[in-house]
Amino acid sequence: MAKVKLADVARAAEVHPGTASRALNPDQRGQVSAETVDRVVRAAQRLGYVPNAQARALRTARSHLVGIVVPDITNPLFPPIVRGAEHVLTSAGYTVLLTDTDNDRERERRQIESLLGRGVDGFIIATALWDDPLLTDLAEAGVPVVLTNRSASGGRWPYVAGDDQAGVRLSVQHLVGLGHRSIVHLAGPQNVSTGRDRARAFRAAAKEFGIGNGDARVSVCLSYSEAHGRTAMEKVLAARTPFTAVVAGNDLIALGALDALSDAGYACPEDVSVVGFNDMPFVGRLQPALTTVRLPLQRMGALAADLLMTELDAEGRQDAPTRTLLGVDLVVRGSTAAAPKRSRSRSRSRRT
Amino acid sequence: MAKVKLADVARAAEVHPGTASRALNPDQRGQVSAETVDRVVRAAQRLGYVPNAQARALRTARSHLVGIVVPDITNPLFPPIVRGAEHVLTSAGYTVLLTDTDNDRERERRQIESLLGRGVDGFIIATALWDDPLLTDLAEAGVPVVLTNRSASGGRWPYVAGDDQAGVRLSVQHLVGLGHRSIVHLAGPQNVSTGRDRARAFRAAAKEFGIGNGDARVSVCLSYSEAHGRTAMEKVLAARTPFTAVVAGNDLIALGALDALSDAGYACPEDVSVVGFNDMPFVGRLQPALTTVRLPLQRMGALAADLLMTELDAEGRQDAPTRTLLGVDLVVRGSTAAAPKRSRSRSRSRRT
DNA sequence: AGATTCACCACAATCGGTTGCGGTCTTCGA
DNA sequence: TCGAAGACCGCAACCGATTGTGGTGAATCT
Repeated sequence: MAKVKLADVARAAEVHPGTASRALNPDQRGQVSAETVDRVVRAAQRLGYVPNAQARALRTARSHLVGIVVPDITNPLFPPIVRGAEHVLTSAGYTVLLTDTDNDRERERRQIESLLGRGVDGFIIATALWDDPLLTDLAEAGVPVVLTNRSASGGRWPYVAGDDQAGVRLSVQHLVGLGHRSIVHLAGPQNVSTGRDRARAFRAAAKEFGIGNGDARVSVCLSYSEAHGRTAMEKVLAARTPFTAVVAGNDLIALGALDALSDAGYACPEDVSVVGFNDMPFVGRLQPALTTVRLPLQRMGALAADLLMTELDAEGRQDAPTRTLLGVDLVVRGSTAAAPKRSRSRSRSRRT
Repeated sequence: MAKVKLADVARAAEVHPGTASRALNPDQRGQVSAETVDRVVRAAQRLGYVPNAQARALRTARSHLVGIVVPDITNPLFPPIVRGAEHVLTSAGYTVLLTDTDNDRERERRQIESLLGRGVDGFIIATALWDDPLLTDLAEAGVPVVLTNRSASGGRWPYVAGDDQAGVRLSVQHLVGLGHRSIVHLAGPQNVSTGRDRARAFRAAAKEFGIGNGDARVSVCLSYSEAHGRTAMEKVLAARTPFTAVVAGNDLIALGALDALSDAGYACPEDVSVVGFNDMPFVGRLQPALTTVRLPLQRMGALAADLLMTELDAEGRQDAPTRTLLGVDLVVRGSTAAAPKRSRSRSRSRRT
C-alpha cells in the first residue's frame, strides 16, 4: 500500500493533476464537467487516495490543526474539556495537537512556539494566567485563541467557562441556609481568573447574605492542589478563629482541607461543612461525599472548539470576542450539614 | 511578527538558503565553515526564525508527529499514560496528536486514516483489540506502532504494559492469606488483552493457591465500566453461590461491584472483600478505600514513547519487537479484610 | 457565416524547506 | 610549481497539493 498521490489519481482518470484537484475539491468542482468529476472521484476511491495534509497546508496556509494547551492532563478537570473539544474538532476535519505544560511557563512557551512552527491554525488554551504575556504575543502574531476554564485580563479573547460567580453564590447560600454564619474561603491562586473571581464572588455573596467581614475570611492557596489546600486549611486552624464551614476554591483544595480538618480532630460535616468546586469524578463517592459545584466541562470544551472555528472562518475581521459563561449546579452531598449549635473551635475529639 | 522564513535568514546572513539550511541542521553543519554557521545561527536567533514544519516534513517525509490513540481520555487510566508519553516525545522534538476514539471502531478507523494523511510517523495505541484488523492494516502499510496498556494477538507489535499476571496473582495471594477460599473474578471484556490475561491469571493463581474450580468463578463484564461491573456482580449475586471475595478486572468494575454489593445488603469488607486494578486517582479516598493493583502508568507512557522513537530511528530493519511488562504493586487498603467465619451468603442486613 | 462567449481543462508557478551535484578556492604533497 | 584533494558554498530539483492564467473547442448570437 504505497502512498498514492494526487498525480496517481490524475493519471488513472486521465486528467491533469490540477484538474483532479479541482474535481476533488467541493467548492471548485463547478469548474469541472460532471463526467470528469465522476471519473476522478471514482479513481480516487479505487486507489484509496488520501490527500497529503502537509502539502495542502503548505500551499494553502491552513493546516486544520488546533493546539490544545492544558496545564496537567492528569488533573481530572481537563480530560472532559479536551474530549468535548476533540470531538467537535475532529468531526469538522480538524486534528488536535495536545500539549501538557506541566505548569511550567518556560516549557509552555516552547511548546506553543513549536506548535506555531507546525502551523496550527489556532489554540484552545486552558492555562491562561491573569496577565499573560504569552497571550498578548499570540494576539500580536494574529493567531486565533480561545480561552477556556480560565479567563485573562482585558477581556480581549473569546472565552468559555463555568459561571464561577453563580457557583460560589449557590454554595454560600446553601451554607447560610444550613445556619452557618462563619465561613472561610480557601481561594485558589490569585494569578488565575478562577482564583480571583471565586474569591470576589465569595465576598460579594457573604455580604449579600448578611455575613460580616470578620466572619467571611479568605485564605489563599498557592495552587489548586491537595497539598496547598491542606496547608491553607492548617493555617486557618492555627489562627484559632472559629468557623463552621469552608468554601474551597476547587475540589482538590477541598480534599486537602478535609485532611487537615480530620487531622485536627474535626469531623465533617458534624463540626465543619465543606463545599468544593468542579465535581471531579468520584468525589461523590468519597467519605463524606463532597458537596460541590458541577460544571458542564465537556460542553465547555465543545463550545470552545465551536468558538475557535468560527473565529478561524472569520479570517481576521472579527467582532468583539464572545464570552460565554455556562450555568452551574450545586450538587448537595454529605459534606455539608446544619451548623453545629456552638462553633466547636476547640472540641478536639482527636482521632487515635 | 510576520513569519520569517529560511530565505529571510539566508539573506540576513548573506548566504544561499541551502547553506543556511545546512548551517542550522546539526548533522549537516560539518559542511559549512564555523564562521558561516555562527553568522547564520546568529541571524536566525535575531529574526526569531522558526522553521516551517510542514515544508520540512513534505521534503523529508518525516513529520515528527506521533498519534496517540486512546478510547476515552476521560477514563483516569489514560491521562497519566498520555502525559508520560507526551513529555518524552515533546522533549525529543516530536508533537503529539491526540485522538479519543470513544470506543467506536468506525470512528477510530477514520481518525487513524486522517492522522495518516497528516503524515504521522507512528502511533501509540492504547485501544487495541485482541484481534484488530486496524493493526494489521497499519503493519502492512509499514507504519510503526507501539501498543500500550493492551496487547494484541500474534505478539507482532512492540508493547509496554503492566504485569497483569503478577498483579492478579498478588491479589489472589493477598485474599487467600486473609482466609478467603471462595473468590469470584469479574473479568473485563474478553476481546482485549487485559481482560483475557487477567482472567487467565486468575484461574492460574487460584489453582496455585489451592482453590478449586468451583470456588474460583469468573464472570465477564461487557466493558470496563461501573455499569457493567455492577450488572456482572448482580448476576453473580443472583446465582446465590456463596463467595467472600471479588477480584475485579479494574477499579471501575470494582466500584460497580461495590454498588451492587451494597444494594444487596453486603458490607465491604466485613462480608465481602474487593480488590480492584489500576489504582485510579482517589480510589484510596473512597469508603472503603479500595485495595488495588498499582501500575506505573506514567512510566508506561514514557516507555512506549521511547520504544516508538527507537523504532522510528530503526527505519524498517528492526529486530523482534520489544515487549515490556512493568512491575506492579498491590496497594492494600480498607476494602479487603479477613474472610468472615462463615460465608454469609444470605446474611442480609439490608440498609434502609 | 463570422464573431463572441462559455465550459472545460492543461500548464506552470508556488508554498518553504532539504539535498545531490558541481563549481570555486584554498591547501597540501610531490 | 603544478596537480590533486578537500573544504565550502551556490544552484536547482524536489516533496505533493493548489490555483491563476491561458488555450482549445463547442455553443450561441447576430
